[in-house]
Amino acid sequence: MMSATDTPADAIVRVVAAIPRGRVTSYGAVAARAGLPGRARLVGRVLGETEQDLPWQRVLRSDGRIALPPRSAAFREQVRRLRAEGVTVTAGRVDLRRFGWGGGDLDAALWAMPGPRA
DNA sequence: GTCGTGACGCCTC
DNA sequence: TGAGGCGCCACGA
Repeated sequence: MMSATDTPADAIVRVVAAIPRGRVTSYGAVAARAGLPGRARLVGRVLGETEQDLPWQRVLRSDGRIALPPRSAAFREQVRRLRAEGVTVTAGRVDLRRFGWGGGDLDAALWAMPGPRA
């Protein structure tokens, strides 16, 4: 997907921009989809640097928790945005089994599973 | 060239 | 569930 001219950051931006509204995914998943397996930290760095209109609030840690200090302004902003698009945020965390982006292998598997409260 | 740091992730206790 | 440890890569001092 990544042509020779663009940087890993460009690939990351494309992946994040492609996350559907009302869905969330993890840094690791974004990195993998961008062709950068294991570069989760790079994703975080890119999100913090870029000035573009990205749905960065849809990117969470692998356990579904927001990767920002609970008391930071950015944290509150992320929670506000997620709730605005229908994502339930409880104690700074999101249930990936319910809102995870079906693109990832694990996400898809969990999504297809007959949940306890399906 | 090395060290410290970070919007991460997986494993183990 | 939470905390600690180690690995990973990019960057600035």
